[in-house]
Amino acid sequence: MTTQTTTEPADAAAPERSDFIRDIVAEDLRSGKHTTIVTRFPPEPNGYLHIGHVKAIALDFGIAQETGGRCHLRFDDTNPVKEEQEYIDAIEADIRWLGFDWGEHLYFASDYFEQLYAWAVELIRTGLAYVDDQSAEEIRATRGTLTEPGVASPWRDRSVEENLDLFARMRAGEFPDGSRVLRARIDMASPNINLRDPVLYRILHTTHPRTGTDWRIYPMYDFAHGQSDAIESVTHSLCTLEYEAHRPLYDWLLDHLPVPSRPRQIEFARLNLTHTLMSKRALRTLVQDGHVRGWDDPRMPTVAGMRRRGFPAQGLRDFVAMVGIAKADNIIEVGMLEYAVRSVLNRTAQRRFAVLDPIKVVIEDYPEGQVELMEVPNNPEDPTAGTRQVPFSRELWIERDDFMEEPAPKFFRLAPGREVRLRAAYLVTCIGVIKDESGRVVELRCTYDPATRGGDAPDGRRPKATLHWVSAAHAVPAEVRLYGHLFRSADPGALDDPIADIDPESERVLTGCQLEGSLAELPVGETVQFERLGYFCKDPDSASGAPVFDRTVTLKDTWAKVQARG
RNA sequence: UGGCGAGUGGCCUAACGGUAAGGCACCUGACUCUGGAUCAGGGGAUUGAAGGUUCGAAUCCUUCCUCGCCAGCCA
Repeated sequence: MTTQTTTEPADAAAPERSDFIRDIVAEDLRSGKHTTIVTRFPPEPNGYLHIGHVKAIALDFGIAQETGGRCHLRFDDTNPVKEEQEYIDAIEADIRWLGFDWGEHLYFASDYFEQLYAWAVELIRTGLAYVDDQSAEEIRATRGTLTEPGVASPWRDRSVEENLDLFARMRAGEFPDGSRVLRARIDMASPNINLRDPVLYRILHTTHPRTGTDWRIYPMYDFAHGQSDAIESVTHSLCTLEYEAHRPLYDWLLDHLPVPSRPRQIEFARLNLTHTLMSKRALRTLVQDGHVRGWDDPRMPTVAGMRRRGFPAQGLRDFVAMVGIAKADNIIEVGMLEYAVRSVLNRTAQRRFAVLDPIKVVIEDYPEGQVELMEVPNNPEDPTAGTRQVPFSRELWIERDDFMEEPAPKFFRLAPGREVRLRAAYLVTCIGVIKDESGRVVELRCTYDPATRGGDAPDGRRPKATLHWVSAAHAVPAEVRLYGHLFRSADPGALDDPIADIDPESERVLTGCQLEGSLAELPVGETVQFERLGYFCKDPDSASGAPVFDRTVTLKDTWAKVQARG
């Protein structure tokens, strides 16, 4: 996994655009319904966080921050067969990296198992829950359909005593998995299927990451979530749309249990991105079947993947803020994410020279063995970033793309007889082209104008193009991985076989790239701009002397657009 | 089909009965030692449809259409 660091805290006083949830919260504060707002982010530790979670995290923690309230991190660990400590650790690290802090408020639904059990007993006592001996198949078969009511279980009217006894024995581990469940006694004919005597507890003889073998029965999500919220005095329990149909059950349980507070569940639309799959199940498939390098593959929409790719936390936060919160299903163009990332990187990333597809240039009239140090700004957008010295010599690498033997109409770069500027160095003119037997250009011969040192011509000559370059003798060779969208289709989720839609070109590995020497010591995880090419982040696969860079995102490329238009 | 929810330019989102706003994308131009950045400007919406209420409707009412979610002992 990528190395983890903590970023600067999320902007406490960023001007927030409002949304329907913040409106509700503001009204609850205004009316005096609440004086302190408490939210919670409730991940299940069964996978890695993705950009969709970032939206929820920014909402939950953001509202707490804006209102001077608090946001709890609560792991929804009610299903030990799927959950692991590894995920708990990764999730905490991801949230910290994103710049959010839960302070002392780290909780686990499993912390409440004893209380939850007591409440289940309470429900049995009041005749609102019963132990059902039916099998899972029988329960499914008698639940009814969307249009037909369900059929009551033959065990629905057991005595309170018998229910109490059976439930205690379920807890004691007397019965095998699947042999019995505790069900709420609500309404088998409810038009809302979630209210047709939902299962509250199931028997699971599994070791839980936190409670070990203390429990043989585990509460279902529905029986844990609302009560956990109530225990923690959560005021606004924000979740995604698919829980809308569960809200009546959420409320029913709170109505029938002596809970200490009354939280309110509000649902919003989850985030979807074009050219991306977002479900944990889908992401797990990509990882397990080896379609990507892992959960932190730079093409993954996971926080870990985006971090490895070089997306700054600020960019992720900006992006979700830009997208907003609403109830309409949506699928956001990835371009918006890229815009947000590019926008912060433009302000913060240092510039460097790197030649990805090198072609040799020999400055014929430049003294052999001479080396000059050219002063280059580290970030034109930020003068405080200073400058660095870049060695210039007789033999250089430039980008193969930056030369055309027969220049196309709007091509401004190097061509035979044409003069261009080498960034922060000299104006050079191409006077010769050397080809191999196959006719491929292997070297360019140029002359330079000594009067233009630094890049300015005393006579005011202004070449139409400025090229980046790397001194051949000082270059460090590297591998560079170019990333694009994992899926060709804008909406791969709608496809029968999304895997077949994976773009084999979504990762292109370039070797033999030539980097400016200063890049050799760049720490892993750092993102810089390769001038004129894009932003690149040093990948953890780097070895000493053998750096690997991942392309975070390209620069806006109008020339590419012109070319594409023909 | 039962219940619930949602439909506003290509994509997001706002407008909370007062005459459709903003971002992304797109197109022009200016500027530029990154064909980057920046700046200026532009095109593009009869607000899913049809009725109705109102001086006035994206907002209220009716009907219809489309899409999403729900029939795990997952969350």
